[in-house]
Amino acid sequence: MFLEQSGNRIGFGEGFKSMTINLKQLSKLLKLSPTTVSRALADYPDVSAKTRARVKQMAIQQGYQPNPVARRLQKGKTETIGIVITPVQNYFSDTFFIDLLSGISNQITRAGYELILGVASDEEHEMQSMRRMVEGKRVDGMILTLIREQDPRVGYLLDRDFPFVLYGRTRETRPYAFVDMDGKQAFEKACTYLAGLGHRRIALLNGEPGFMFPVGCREGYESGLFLSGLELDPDLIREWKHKDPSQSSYRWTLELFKNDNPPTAILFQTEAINGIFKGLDELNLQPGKDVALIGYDDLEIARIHRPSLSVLRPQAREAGQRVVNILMEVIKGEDPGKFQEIHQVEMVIRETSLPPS
Amino acid sequence: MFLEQSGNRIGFGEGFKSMTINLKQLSKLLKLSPTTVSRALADYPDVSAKTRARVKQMAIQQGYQPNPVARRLQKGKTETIGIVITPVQNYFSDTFFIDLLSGISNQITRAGYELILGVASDEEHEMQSMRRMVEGKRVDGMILTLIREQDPRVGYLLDRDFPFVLYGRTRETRPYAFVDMDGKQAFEKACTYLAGLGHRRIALLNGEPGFMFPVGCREGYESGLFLSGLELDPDLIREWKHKDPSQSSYRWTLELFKNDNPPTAILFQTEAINGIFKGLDELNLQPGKDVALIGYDDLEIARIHRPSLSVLRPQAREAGQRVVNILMEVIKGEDPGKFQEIHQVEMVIRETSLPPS
DNA sequence: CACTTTTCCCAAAACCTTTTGGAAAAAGGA
DNA sequence: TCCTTTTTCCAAAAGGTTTTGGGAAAAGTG
Repeated sequence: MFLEQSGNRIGFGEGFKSMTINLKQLSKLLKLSPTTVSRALADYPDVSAKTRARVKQMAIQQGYQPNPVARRLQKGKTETIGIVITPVQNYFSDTFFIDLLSGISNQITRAGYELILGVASDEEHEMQSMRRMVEGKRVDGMILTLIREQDPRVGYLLDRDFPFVLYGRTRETRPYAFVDMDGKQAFEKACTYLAGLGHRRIALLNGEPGFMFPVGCREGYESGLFLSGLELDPDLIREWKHKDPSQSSYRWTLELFKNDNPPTAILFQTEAINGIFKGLDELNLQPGKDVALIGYDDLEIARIHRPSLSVLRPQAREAGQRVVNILMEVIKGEDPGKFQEIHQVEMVIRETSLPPS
Repeated sequence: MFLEQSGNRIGFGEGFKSMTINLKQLSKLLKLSPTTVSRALADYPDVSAKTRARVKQMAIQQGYQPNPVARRLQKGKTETIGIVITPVQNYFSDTFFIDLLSGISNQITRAGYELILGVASDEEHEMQSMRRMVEGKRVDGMILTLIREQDPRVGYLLDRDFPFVLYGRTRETRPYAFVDMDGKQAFEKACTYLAGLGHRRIALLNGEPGFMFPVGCREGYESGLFLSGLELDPDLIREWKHKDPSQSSYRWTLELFKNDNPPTAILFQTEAINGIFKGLDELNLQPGKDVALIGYDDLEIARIHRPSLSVLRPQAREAGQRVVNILMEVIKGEDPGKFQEIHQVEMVIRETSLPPS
């Protein structure tokens, strides 16, 4: 082994396709062993302050960055976390989901990790994509969103003791880590607020109860009615049923007001706003004036519409950051059961939450 | 070296946290060398059909999957491609972008690659996120979207000869690979169609010309007018100006009809639909009847609205798949200049494109 | 049978890092 | 001065795969 195996060209750098330097080359420039260089860069105490400084300076000057693949192999970690998204009805609308993703992505980058993304068209591909990541040893942890009441993904991951964090909750007795928005508290708050204004007939347009979130919304709604001494009228509730294309917030709105005793206020997810406005318009009802409205999610349209929409505003970006921080702890071996966070949702009063006329 | 270094437990599998087997363990089970097992699985011709079959069967039975990290290190490839998304105004609305991403993701998975995602809040972080991927040797190629007329990312990647494909186009003389929608042809087609119906005053509500796409839209619009023998009236054109929050499709719509000679038709990007409908409503103009409308992008709202909106429909998913296939070729070393695709956009006539009344 | 091909398999190297387990040199203590 | 401790560095191993460059056995050829 008398020959240089690679990289004995010192004056490289111009004209090369890849102007990256590796550890061996860097150590040669410094006339040190790769060991020492590696340890200097990692701030080990067994390398003198002088050489550490010298190494670091040269590393910066040469633009050295450790090859992440080699590093991962040695460390036995992928330094990658996975997420699978599913283009469910309006889930991606406007800023909500992208805010969540943004919080996740930034925090992951800060930790020096990568985020790998799978896009699945349905529940089956969702599972398949996740299995590929987990069983293919492609990620150290998973983030799950759009959680269902019975969610097979959670059982799967718990069974093999694989680190994960939910954005949301599910029905599962074993302990697991999650960050969830307090939809119950939010809808309860909105409901009691409206009742406090004098509304007695408050309707709820809700998402599909197969998902966990709408379940909380309904609980909050019912609890809000109860706390305000109002009775629950099933005629005032609409919940999305699995894949029934005839449903729409527009149609629901028209239906609600065929009622002998129509609502004076409506709670809903902001994504339904267009249909509701259209329905009210057709009925010659003025949003805000004739019917109070509060939506969940502070989408752009809520702010720019006239009248502007009062909303419940979840802090998606912050939640995304928490999800990542928690996942890092779980990967380190912390007990997932310790990390169960329910974030409060603030209410933003705008123009559509007036007392009944 | 007489001691087994690892994995000499044959009957493992129950109760282990990680029930994954590696190449050495698998080869031991088969009483073959790791070399032969690896080559058998990769269908090299220098392993007999019989042992190949035996190896493959055992691999499946044991659920063996090569460790992707080790494989990447040896192959000198990351088998990963990167994309950085920026939550620009409504870019993520509804299905368009998610369709593109879905096409990209599926095709990447099919190739056995990963998609790593960065979310950047602005142009600067966009560049920063990309540099991390490229200079950190984290990806083999990049996909770029939301292309600007002058786009520093393209120059950066070309300078270091790094594989990439644009979804869109930019002003750049050096050859590069792209897949773009023919916005020009689309708007020209829509414009001549409306003119053919008898419309003489056709307005254009356009995006920010700093991005490349709206430039093509305007070209198509002007060309369509010209082909139809109509004159261009600057009063009928509105283009988004960088970060002016007072602009909105709603306001633009009201403005257009203050004109002495108002339009009888409007071309726009479908995301602007709400503002336009609201504006028309306020002016007591019926969409479709009093003003013809054609939007770009077949968002859900276009289909479900009454009257339903005629649209130009780009095939985002197919485009995403093409982008990936092309990128794979470029990574293999093919000349990027060979891959410049402009996809036609179909027009879907619904209820808002009637002749002028 | 002797020789050449073909078939089938494998040991060792390589990919690039980090960690382990010293070892040499310097400093401190008597 | 001699011994112990501390400081500073490094060779080698390990991580799991694929590729290189044979080599031995079997088959084919004359």
